[in-house]
Amino acid sequence: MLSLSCIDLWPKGSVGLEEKVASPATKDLIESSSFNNSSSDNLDDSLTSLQWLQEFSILSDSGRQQVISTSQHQSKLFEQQLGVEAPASPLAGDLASIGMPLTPGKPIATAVPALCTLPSLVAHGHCPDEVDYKTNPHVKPPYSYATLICMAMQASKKSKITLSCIYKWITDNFCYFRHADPTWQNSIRHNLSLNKCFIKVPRQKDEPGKGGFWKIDPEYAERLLTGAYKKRRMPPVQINPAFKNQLRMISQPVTTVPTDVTGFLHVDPESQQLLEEFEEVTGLDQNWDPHLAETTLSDCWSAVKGRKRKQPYGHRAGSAKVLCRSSSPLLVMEEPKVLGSLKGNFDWDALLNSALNGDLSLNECGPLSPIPQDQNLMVHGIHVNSLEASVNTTESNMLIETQKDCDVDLDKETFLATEFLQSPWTEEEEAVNHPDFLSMSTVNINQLFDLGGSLSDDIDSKIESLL
DNA sequence: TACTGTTTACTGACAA
DNA sequence: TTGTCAGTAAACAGTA
Repeated sequence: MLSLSCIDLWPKGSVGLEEKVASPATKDLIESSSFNNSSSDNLDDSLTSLQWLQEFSILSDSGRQQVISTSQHQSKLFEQQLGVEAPASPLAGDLASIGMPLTPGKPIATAVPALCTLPSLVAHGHCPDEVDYKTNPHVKPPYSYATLICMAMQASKKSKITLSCIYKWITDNFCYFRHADPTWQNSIRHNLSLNKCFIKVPRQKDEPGKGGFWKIDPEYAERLLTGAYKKRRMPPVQINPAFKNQLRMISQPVTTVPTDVTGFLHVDPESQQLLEEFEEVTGLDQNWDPHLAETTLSDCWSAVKGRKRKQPYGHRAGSAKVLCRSSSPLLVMEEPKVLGSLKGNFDWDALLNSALNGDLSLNECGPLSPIPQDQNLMVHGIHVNSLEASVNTTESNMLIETQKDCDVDLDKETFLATEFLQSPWTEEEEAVNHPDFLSMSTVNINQLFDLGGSLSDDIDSKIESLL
């Protein structure tokens, strides 16, 4: 319903999101909704923090029920923002591998202001709905290296993982790194060493191979999984400079969206208004839940911080990197699409379906595969339309009832979510498994759509009216 | 020799 | 303005 693509949402000119003014109705909605306080910021950080760990934790029963009534309609909105994607065959669609010239150089930081107006992503200059990180070699994924490492670890389903496996997972799932200067590997190692979230597990003497294993510190993992992360923006999207010209040449002919001479796409007023209201509904970066912030991911970093800034060199080799802001619309170019590839257009309905059926082990491409839009969802044995479910009063009431149990289930959920850390894995398993990130993960949509207990039917109806 | 791991030092973005 | 964080670069040592 509100499937707003990047292209659809391309703003007029370079108007910043901050300048948007919500309609009175949407402002009321914002003020009255706890949804605004927590989930939106959670989402906002989904690409920039380790919050994804929460999102991939295991759903508790109460969480599942909460999902039923609250997330159906929001999922359509949030799926646009999520940077969690289902990898497909790594090399499929790799432009660089099918003839496009590649010059693996150091990426130039390139912002794409107001690329699309989905708030968090725009603010960060990303639009994962249109940027297929698995096949697009031009755009650097908007994940921090720590996040990438965690993703690799999570995807492995093992408690520990080798450095080479981390490399492999990243290159398999993010085309950018397959062609980028290998210095990113240095950054990975740097992160592993410096970040206390990661623990080195020495290789046993009888274990062949080079180097040790790495795992997530359960202490920090638990914090992460119990709602801790800190808001932080990511640097602008980075594009391999050598691709820029090709991107421009490629993207312009294929786009069907009108652009002006500056390269910005035109947006019809309806889309613009819809988007603005959506932003207001979702909270957009505006609030930070202090309760969540109490135990933040920053705890992980605080122990390793403390270096004082030193005087600059004056001249530093390699520091000639040019940082430039780009207004290029290139990032919304059409790329060869691969089913289940790393894109933001995530099928949350299908995922919900899986969750509600008690199985979030997303193997066999089941819930991650596209489903027909008219396909009904099974919610506890009841067929429901994905959108109809969102406004089903009965379901909403069920949510409120079951939320009472959320706290009780929290510990169990945390335990389940961290349980994977306890099981070892071997190099043999590593060789056998070539895990897809999402296919090997579980998604805690309860966290994703953490609306709190104060979400009322009234809010539901307001949201519905906006949709 | 290449890889792995640690450490230092810096830059830039961002938030307080 | 200052501190924090993420990213980058590089030097260096240990190891297979």
